[in-house]
Amino acid sequence: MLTIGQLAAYAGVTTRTVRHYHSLGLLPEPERDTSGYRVYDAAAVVRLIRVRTLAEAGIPLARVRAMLDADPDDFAAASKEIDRHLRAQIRALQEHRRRIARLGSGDSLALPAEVTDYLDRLRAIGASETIVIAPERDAWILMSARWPEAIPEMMALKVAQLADPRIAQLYEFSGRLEHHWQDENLLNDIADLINDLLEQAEADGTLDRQDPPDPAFVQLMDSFADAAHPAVGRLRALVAARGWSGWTQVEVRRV
Amino acid sequence: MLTIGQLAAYAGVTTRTVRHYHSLGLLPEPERDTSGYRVYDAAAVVRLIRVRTLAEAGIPLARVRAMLDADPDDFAAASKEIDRHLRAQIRALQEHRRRIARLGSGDSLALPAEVTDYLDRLRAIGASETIVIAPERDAWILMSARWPEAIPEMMALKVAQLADPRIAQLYEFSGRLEHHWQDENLLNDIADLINDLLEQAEADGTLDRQDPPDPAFVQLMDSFADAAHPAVGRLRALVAARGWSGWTQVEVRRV
DNA sequence: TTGCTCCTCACGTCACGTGAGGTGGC
DNA sequence: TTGCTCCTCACGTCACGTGAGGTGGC
Repeated sequence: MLTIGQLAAYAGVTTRTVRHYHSLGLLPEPERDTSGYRVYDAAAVVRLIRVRTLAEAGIPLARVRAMLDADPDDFAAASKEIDRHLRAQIRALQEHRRRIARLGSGDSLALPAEVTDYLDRLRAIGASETIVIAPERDAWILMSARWPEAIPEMMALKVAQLADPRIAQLYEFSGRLEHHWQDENLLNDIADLINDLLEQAEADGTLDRQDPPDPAFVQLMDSFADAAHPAVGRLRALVAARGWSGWTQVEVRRV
Repeated sequence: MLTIGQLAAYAGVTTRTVRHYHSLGLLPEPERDTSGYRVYDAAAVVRLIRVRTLAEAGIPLARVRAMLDADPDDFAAASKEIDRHLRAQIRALQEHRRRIARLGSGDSLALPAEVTDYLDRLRAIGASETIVIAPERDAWILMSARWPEAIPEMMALKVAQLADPRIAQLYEFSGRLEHHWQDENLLNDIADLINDLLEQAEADGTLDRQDPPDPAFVQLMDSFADAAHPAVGRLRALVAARGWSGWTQVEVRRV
């Protein structure tokens, strides 16, 4: 015959846990000795170990209760589901190991020098702070956090693109747009320019060979763009009228 | 710029979780728009993902906070420890898969027929209900729960042992002992008999080739025996005086 | 107008932890 | 007598969940 402390120690739990299980009805209250101490037998040990095995597998105690009272068929079905759950948990933990490994220090919240250089170049060309710089900045913060090793190459590409006079023109337009976004002529000029650039990209085949499109990420970028300035909404509509869908991730024109 | 709902959705959490992290200071409170809505930028997304990555790895939020403010060296040290923790968790879950798989139905709380038969034989010989039957029963309940497949063979062995007249004698003594446990002559006769049996077992070499001794299990069995009847304590002392240590698991005599 | 998201309390939940104050055997 | 385990409340904790009652843009 065992005391609550011996029982708990053998099962690797605290006495509080045992009493908690009594109060939930997971473990029957045993007899008491003359001092009012609970006195346990081997059946209590077995029962407690069964409860613990299920509870440590992450099963809520309310379900543990139901499982212990279940017939063998129901128990087997529940076991299978729990095993699936355990496997999923193991996979999740393995994924967390990878993610934590590449979490690095707190520095990834700061932008790499390549990006701040690029943003400064945009400013120099006359790009709009609200329409272009702010959303670009947000995009590169996320990029740098996830794919830091890809940043130098991507930035080199972006800087090279600025040599194209039409790209430079586009960014310069954005600066004017910031304060004259009701100007229909300006909006249409910009939409036409974007249309030209997209057509060329389509002809070059550079439109499809883009990075793997993570839909959640693309949606996030679109949100940043839309919220930046009301002009963005107008431009998106005009570009869409020219047959293109999407924004951050423009899709091949429907014919 | 994002609302709290968009931020939460991208990170795979609820809005309540984001507000909770604000209240704990894990995530800085962002600006508000004219309606009082929180407005987030990409840095908030990155920060939230970092918090979640650590929290989902099982790190208490108080430690997450400390880690995010830590310098790279401290962060790296903490990461290592967390990785150890994650590996341990994964191993534990794999162990739980095995344990749940062999948990079977609720039947393992019932004793196999072989055991109840054996206990009935002990009763027929005149074994004491309190000194022998009760602790034996407890022992076999635990055995059956853990190694059910080994029970038939073990029981066959036990039943065969009863054919030995000195074993039968021992159990019969236990019946008399229950009510005459102050009888020093009886106690000494029983201790002598146990001594003889142990000596023979030692000579046969059957004393060492016992089951793998799980110390916690042995301790548990000793507890059951001690609590069964005050005579057990007396007997243990007399057997110890004859040079043997242990009870459930008797150790080879010290010379 | 209706539906949806947002806001701030504030109590609820889950699985125990942690004293608070007291009793009983060595 | 001291130390240890046991007893029963009962409040605390951790990480949110869940209404309660109200506001704001399409």
